[in-house]
Amino acid sequence: MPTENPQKEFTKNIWELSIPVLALDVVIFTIYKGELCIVTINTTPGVTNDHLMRLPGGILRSGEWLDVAFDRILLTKTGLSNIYKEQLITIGTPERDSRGHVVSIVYYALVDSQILLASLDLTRAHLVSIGDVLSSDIMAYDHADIVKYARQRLEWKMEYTNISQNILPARFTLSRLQEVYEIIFGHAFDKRNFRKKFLSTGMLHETDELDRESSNRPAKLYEFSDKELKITQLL
Amino acid sequence: MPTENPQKEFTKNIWELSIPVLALDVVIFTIYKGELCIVTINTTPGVTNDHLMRLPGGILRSGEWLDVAFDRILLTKTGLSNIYKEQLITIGTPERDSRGHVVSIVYYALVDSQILLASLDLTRAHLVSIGDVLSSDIMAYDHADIVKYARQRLEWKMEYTNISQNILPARFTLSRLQEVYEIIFGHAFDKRNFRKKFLSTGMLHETDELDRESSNRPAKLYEFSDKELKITQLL
DNA sequence: CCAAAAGTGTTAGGAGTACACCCATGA
DNA sequence: TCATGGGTGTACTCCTAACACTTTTGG
Repeated sequence: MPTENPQKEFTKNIWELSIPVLALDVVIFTIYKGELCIVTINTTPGVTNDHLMRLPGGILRSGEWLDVAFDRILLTKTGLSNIYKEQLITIGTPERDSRGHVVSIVYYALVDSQILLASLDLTRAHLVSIGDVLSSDIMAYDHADIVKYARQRLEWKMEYTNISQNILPARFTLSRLQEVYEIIFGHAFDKRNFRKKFLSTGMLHETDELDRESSNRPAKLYEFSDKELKITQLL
Repeated sequence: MPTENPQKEFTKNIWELSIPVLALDVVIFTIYKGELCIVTINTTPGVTNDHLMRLPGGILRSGEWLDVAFDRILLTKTGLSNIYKEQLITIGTPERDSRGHVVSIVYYALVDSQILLASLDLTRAHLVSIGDVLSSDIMAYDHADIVKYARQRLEWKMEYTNISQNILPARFTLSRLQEVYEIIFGHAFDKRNFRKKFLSTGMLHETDELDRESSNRPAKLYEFSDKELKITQLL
C-alpha cells in the first residue's frame, strides 16, 4: 500500500500504486571493430535470471521532462552524456517485468565509438554486437525484440536522412562513411555510385583537411553540412 | 496524498502520486465531404478554456494492455470500435496538463467515413477538418501540434504502404482511391500514371463487381489483396 | 444523343546501375 | 618500387512523367 510520503520511499513503493510505472530504455548503437554494437548493462541480481544483460533504462520521475530523464538515466547507467537520440516506441505489455506493470518509452541513440569509449563506464556497461544480441538469449525481458526493431528503424533512417553523422566523428573520409553503411546494411556498395549519390545530395561538405592516419594515399575529410535532421533519398 | 485504497478513488487521487500519470490519446482520421478530418471531443468544463476541443483520450489503468486501453477509451469517448491504429509518439512535457504531470501515448487511426458515421456518438464527438484544426485555435493543450505531426506521418505512410485501405470501404474504385491520395497530399495526380503504378505493385485485386452508384460509366471495384501492412514505394 | 466519368499507350528524359583503371602516399 | 587504399567517367537500362482520345452508361 502507498505510504504517507511516496516521494521518500520512491523505489520501494511505486510497484504498489494503482497506475503503471513509466520507464525509459535506450538502444545505443555504435560501430566498433567493424561491427554494429549496442550498449548493455547487467540486470539487477535476483530480479531476473543472472548473467542476462538489459538495455540501459530507469524510472521516469514525476514532473521530469522526458529529455531530462533520458540524460539522467543515460549518465547514471552508462556514464555517457549528450548523444543523439530519437524516440522509437512505447511498450506497455503488463507481463514484461515481474515486479509490476511497467510501460517503457524506448529510444534509440547513435554515438561514435571514440566518443563512446572515452566516457563509457565499463564497470557497469558493455558493448555487444548486434549479431550476438539477436542470435543468443543474452537479453532480459523483451529487450532483444526491441533491439531488432531499433535496428530496422536505424536502417530505414539511414536510407533517407543524414543521421549517419551521429555514428561518425565530425570529420571522416568517404570510404569510412561507405563502410558504416555497409556494416549496417550488411552488403557492399559500389564505390563510385556511393560517392556520386552522397555528394549529389549536398549533405556533405568537403574540408581542406586530409586523413593522415593511413600509410596510403591520404583521403579528403568531409563533414555534414547540416547538423539537423535532413530528409533526402540516399540509396 | 494517496489513500488506503487507491483503486477505489482512482480519478481523484492519481494526480497526487509521485510518478507521472499515463494517458492515451488518438488522432482519428477520416475523409468526409472531400476533406481530411479528425474526430474531436469536448474538453471537460472547468479544466481548460471552454469551447475548446481535444483529442479523444483517457488514463491508462494498471495492468491494462495498451491495446485494451485503446479500445476502451475509443469506445467510451467516441462510440467507435475496431479501427486501424498505429502508435505515433509519446509526449511527456510536464506542463501540458494543468492538473499534473501527464505522459501521453499518442496513436493515429484511420477509418472509412461510412463506418465512422454509423457508430460515432455525435453527442460527444465531432468531425473537424484538418484545415480548421491547423488554422484556428480550437484544440486544447498541445493537441493541434499532435495533429500536425500525425498528418505528416500519415502522408509518409501513404507513400510507401497499403494503409490507405483503412480509410476506404472494403471495395472502391480507382478514381476514389486516387481522390483519397489527392485530398491527403493536397495536389492532383496523373490518372494513367497513378493507376499504372498502383496496379503494378500487386497490392490491389480487381473484383468482378461494378460501381452502380454513379450515372456515368460504371467503374470496376477493387480491393486490397493484403490486409496486413505491406511496404512498397508507391509515389 | 449528350454529359460525365472510366479506361487505356507511347515517348522522352532522368536516375540508377554496372564496370576498370590511374594516383598518391609511406614503408 | 611496391603495396594499399583514394579517386574518377561512361554507357546502358529502367523508371518516371507528360500527355489526349475513345468507351460506357444514365438521363
